[in-house]
Amino acid sequence: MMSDYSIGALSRQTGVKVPTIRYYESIGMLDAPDRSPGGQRRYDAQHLEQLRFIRHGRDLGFGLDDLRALQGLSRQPDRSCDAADRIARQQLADVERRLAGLRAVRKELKRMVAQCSHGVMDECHVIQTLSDHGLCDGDHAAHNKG
Amino acid sequence: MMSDYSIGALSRQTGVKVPTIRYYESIGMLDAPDRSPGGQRRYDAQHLEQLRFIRHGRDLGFGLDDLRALQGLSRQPDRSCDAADRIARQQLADVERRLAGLRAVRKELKRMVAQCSHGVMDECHVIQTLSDHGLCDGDHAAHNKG
DNA sequence: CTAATCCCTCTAGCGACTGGAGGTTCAAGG
DNA sequence: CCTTGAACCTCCAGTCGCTAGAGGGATTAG
Repeated sequence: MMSDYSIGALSRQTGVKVPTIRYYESIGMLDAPDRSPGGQRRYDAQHLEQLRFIRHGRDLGFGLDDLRALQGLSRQPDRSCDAADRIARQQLADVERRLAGLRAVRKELKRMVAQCSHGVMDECHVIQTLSDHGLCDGDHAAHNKG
Repeated sequence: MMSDYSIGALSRQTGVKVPTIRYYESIGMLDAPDRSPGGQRRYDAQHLEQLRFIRHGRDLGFGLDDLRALQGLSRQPDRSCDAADRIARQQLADVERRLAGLRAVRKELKRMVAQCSHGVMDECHVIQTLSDHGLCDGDHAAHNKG
């Protein structure tokens, strides 16, 4: 290979932090590279591509397990892409769910801060709303990860 | 006020799981209750209120540190509510940021799945998009958390 | 050859829980 | 009163995806 990156160079190329790269290798997400005579990692263009794939997938919110599956699928070019498509659709559904949750949360938070009369804690709407769920719409449940 | 809940009853009342209630106590989020002669936790109406406050705050995405701060503030009824207001506004800003990120992610995921021709992996748009960030808008960074 | 910067492994920690093992207590039915 | 079984107890480990630090070795520019 002509290209030959240190871990730091790979990090700069991809925006993935050095310890994170080592972490990916440790959990088998990123192929282990050759080492220099002194034991330092030497990456090539394929590693760069692989890491960009992971980075992009993470940015889109895919879990590492999903990305591992997608990596595996992409190495079987003749297979139907249904499995990959399913993973992507699931991810989209997940994102839609989180968006809905966050919108409900935003609505509630907006009400909380809009009602603030900048007085004392005793009549604080922030606290009052938190103390009494009945004061709010109540549509904002389970917005996290579920 | 003579109310007297077991941890399971408290869990049912609030929707917070039993181990989570114990966890909250262990990190000082929830006051330690009295114990039965046999050593089991016996909660009262104040604990119920306290846990509902935490639960509602968590649903709105506040971190436990923020909720601890808000709890502390609510016990000083004469203080200005500025600090509480600031925490809520910060949380709102955070939610807006996450919404923006998730919307960008959704847009990209939609494109990925819309372009799927249900063929083979070799021409899979899901994989192609992940492999080449240049194929997408690229506005979707740092969206994560909630 | 030296100094600066990089890199190595290993371990532990984050937030906010969640689950299991292995043992004890409680409340209701007989 | 006794038995049963659900609920409870503590402690420990694991989840996810990193992130940080300690204490050293390697590489590279001048």
